[in-house]
Amino acid sequence: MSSRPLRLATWNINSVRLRIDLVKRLAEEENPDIICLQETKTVDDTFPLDAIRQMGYVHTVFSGQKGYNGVAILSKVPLTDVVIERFAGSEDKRHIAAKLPDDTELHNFYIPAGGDIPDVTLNPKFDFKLKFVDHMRDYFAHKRYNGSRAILVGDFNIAPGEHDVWSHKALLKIVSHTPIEVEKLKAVQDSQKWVDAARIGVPETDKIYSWWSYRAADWDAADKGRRLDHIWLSPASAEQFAGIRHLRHLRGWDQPSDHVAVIADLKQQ
DNA sequence: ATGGTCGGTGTCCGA
Repeated sequence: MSSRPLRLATWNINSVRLRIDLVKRLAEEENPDIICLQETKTVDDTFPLDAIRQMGYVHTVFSGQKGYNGVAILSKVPLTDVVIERFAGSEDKRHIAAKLPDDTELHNFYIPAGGDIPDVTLNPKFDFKLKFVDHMRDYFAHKRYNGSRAILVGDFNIAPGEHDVWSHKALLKIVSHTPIEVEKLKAVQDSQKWVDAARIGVPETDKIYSWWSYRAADWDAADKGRRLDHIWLSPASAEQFAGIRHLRHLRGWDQPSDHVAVIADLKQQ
């Protein structure tokens, strides 16, 4: 008995109200079973739930705040055991988790961007980012997934690999690619032996991006991208892996997000 | 080459 794979998307939408039609377009073109959004930028009272339900995502959960941050899980399959955790002593809405029908634990994160200066003494936002990632490490270190299924997705605001950025050398002192951030994200990954789905069967030397700045005159020609958006799988979930795509063409849509969606397919028994 | 452009809200802040 086989069924079609579960299709999971993650996308920093940069205002779900402004770009609800882009969410609809992604739903129509790719038909993900689950869409994890970050930077929804709205309080829960004005979350566009009706429009999302009309797309078929009737099991949607969300956690937002006014103007900043905000995360949501749009799902066509039932969600249970919803958890909204605070990290690094902040009230920011940057995390939401739920269980899928096969007991997979799905976590959706929006890690702080961290400001411009990579120095914790000069830049409180960078300090907060590092503390947030440390807290994630501790949070997952206490869990005992062992052989069970779990997925960790979101906008991590960190491009860990040398070829997750357009120039490793040029970005070493740019927040999102500094060694301290990469080291701390690696500690999160090691906490549960998370598998980076984007690199399954893909050489580390292949360039992969999910974000291009709004500030480039021609983002496509300059192609100065970074891989900030990630899908990580517990070893048991990694056994289900059936493919991943970074939807570069979404960056060329009208009024785009600066991030594109990342989509993974997972085999279901 | 140290700017540039977005979104939400506001007369700037965060990305």
